[in-house]
Amino acid sequence: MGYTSGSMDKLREPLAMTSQCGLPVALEAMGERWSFMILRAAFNGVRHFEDFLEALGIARNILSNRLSRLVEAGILKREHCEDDRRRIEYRLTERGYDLLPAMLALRQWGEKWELGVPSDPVLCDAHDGKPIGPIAILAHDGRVIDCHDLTWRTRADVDADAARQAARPSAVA
Amino acid sequence: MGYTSGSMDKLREPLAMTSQCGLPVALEAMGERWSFMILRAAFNGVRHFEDFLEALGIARNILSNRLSRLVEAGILKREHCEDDRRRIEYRLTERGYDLLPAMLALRQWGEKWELGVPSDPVLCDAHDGKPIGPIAILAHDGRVIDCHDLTWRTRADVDADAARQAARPSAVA
DNA sequence: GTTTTAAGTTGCAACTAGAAACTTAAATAG
DNA sequence: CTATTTAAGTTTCTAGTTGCAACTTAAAAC
Repeated sequence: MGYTSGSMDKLREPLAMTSQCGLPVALEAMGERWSFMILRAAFNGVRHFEDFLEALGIARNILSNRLSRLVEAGILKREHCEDDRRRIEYRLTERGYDLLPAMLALRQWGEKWELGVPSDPVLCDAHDGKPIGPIAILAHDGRVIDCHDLTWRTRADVDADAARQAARPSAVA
Repeated sequence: MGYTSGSMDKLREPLAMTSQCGLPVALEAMGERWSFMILRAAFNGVRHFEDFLEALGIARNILSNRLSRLVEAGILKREHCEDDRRRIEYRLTERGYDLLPAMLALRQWGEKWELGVPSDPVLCDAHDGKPIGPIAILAHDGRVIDCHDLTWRTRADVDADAARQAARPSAVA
């Protein structure tokens, strides 16, 4: 059931405005100190408690707690091995797998601004074996958008536009 | 000089393998509890201490500490206003601006898996005013790659391939 | 020149992280 | 079939972190 010492599972203050933004809820699941490192190990094929322990150099109780939280959040699933009933496998769920862009974006930022060199191992396109390019922001039609060609709009405004366009379909396109 | 009560600025254990991966170094800068929320507020135009305070509902001392850390990390810059010498403006640097893909990827994950609805405000393409699409992983040639068509390779292998292709330029594509 | 505002600091109390030793249950060795 | 090892946790205890509330400092407004 996870780590219960001290009183770690207390209510925790929501990160404010949990209502209308996806960021606080994502951070609720992934915002803790080791969560992304555990995820990275999982993406690299690490599945067992002792292997995470060794790969990360994290304390046992913290790993236990983090794994439980990630399982609760539906990011990992916990399964007993059939061949060895002691062993438990932690595997990424679809939800967990879908965190890859976020993890890569962070990692690429770190490479670019802090390390100056590409990380090892390198994530590659399975088709041609070449390293992937940068994580990008795409427009609705698939164009890559530059970071500076962006603007915030309220949902109300966006929805109003969409309604206008539905009425006059040939307006922008 | 920031928050010093209790003894908060102690040495902190590096997140393991800081050497060859950009993720731990990115987390060193952005891995703390409020960092991404502060960044989000900054992207939304919040610039002053008291405004962050109100927007986030964070404690004053924690905000002070987080802002100092983000400034140290080069993600925000601290500037005195000219018209009112009391006021200090915290503004995103290029480095900070470049965290947008990571923040959006997290936010989109939260929207997709936890909220089920798009956040408000919505980030839009400045050219056509339409909401941006999902953050994507791109191949070296710009194709969007599906999460399952990826594979990890060592830098050594990738570099060896690159050398081979340099020798026989017409080999793959 | 007193009050207000902006941006912090300081002093606690409550919480969280981490190292190391302990537990439990399943596998393997003798 | 008992004794040992291995896998995955718990517990204990210390040290470090978070957060509230009250205090400080310096510049602006009244």
